[in-house]
Amino acid sequence: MSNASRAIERFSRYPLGESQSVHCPVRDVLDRIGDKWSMLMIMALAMRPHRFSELHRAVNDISKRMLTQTLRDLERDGLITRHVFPTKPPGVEYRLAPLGHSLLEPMAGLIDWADRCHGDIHAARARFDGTPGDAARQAFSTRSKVSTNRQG
Amino acid sequence: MSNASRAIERFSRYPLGESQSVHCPVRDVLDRIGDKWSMLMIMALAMRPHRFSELHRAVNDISKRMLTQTLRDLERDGLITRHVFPTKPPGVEYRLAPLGHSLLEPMAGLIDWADRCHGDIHAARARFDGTPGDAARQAFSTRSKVSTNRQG
DNA sequence: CTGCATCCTCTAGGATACTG
DNA sequence: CAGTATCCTAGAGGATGCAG
Repeated sequence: MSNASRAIERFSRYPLGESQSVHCPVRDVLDRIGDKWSMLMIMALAMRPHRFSELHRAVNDISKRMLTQTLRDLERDGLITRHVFPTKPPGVEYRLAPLGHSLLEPMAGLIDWADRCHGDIHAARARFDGTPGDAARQAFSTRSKVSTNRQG
Repeated sequence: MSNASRAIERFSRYPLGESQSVHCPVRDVLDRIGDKWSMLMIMALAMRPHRFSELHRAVNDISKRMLTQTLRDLERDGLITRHVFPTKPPGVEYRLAPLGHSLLEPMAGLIDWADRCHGDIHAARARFDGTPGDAARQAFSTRSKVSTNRQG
């Protein structure tokens, strides 16, 4: 709890919004792991180095295109490294760089939160969707839509 | 470091990829704070309750549309609460719910990381963009593009 | 095996105008 | 003041094909 207060304290150091912000750490975070696949890649590489196709198998439903692109972005930012083995069919190994390793702990904190609060969130959602209130407000939520399968 | 190891340990409990995953906490995280504005809203509300237009001023460059939508989604998930004061011109106050409050600490961890590693990342990026290597690989990175202004 | 290039779709999100 | 509805665009990301 007092850790959260400490967090709030720090928040106040940063300007919200982006136009005026000289450097917004929130944008940094989102640019890094806010996309669809980066976190998954990092998690996979956290366990052990992976080859290209190993990663493709590990993160089954990513396209080759996005796999390459995500890896390239992570490499560019220094989070992972890329080692080419000039063997017969070329082999490429990706592994977590120290910078990427330093991301593991904060990332895990967030994932744990999601895991812990999964239930509460779904409960809240059911409550919200179930409240007859105004249909308009509810419909306006993008992420709703799906769970409208309650009693008709 | 051993905290990171612990993190890795936990990672292995979750299936990567989403099709096969019964419940992927990574998706949960991204659905919650991976969008453009949620984190900013939460940070703003972490400091103190805000009215609609206060939020609009705090997060200057968000559109009214996205402001409403983001707030609605956060409300639906139980992260924030919404209190209507039926005054002359209606007033609406948003504040962090306990569930939202519980997100502050892990979120701050991530933001701190971004703040700490900002420099290293930019350095890595400059190094990557500066390496003559293959231009193709570099160009394939989406987020690059900008800094291709080196010597023509 | 690794991974670019091309094409195409779909949706997050901005701009604007209107209401209670 | 606090939304809502409509319209529209930019870009993320999938599918597929070719190449070293």
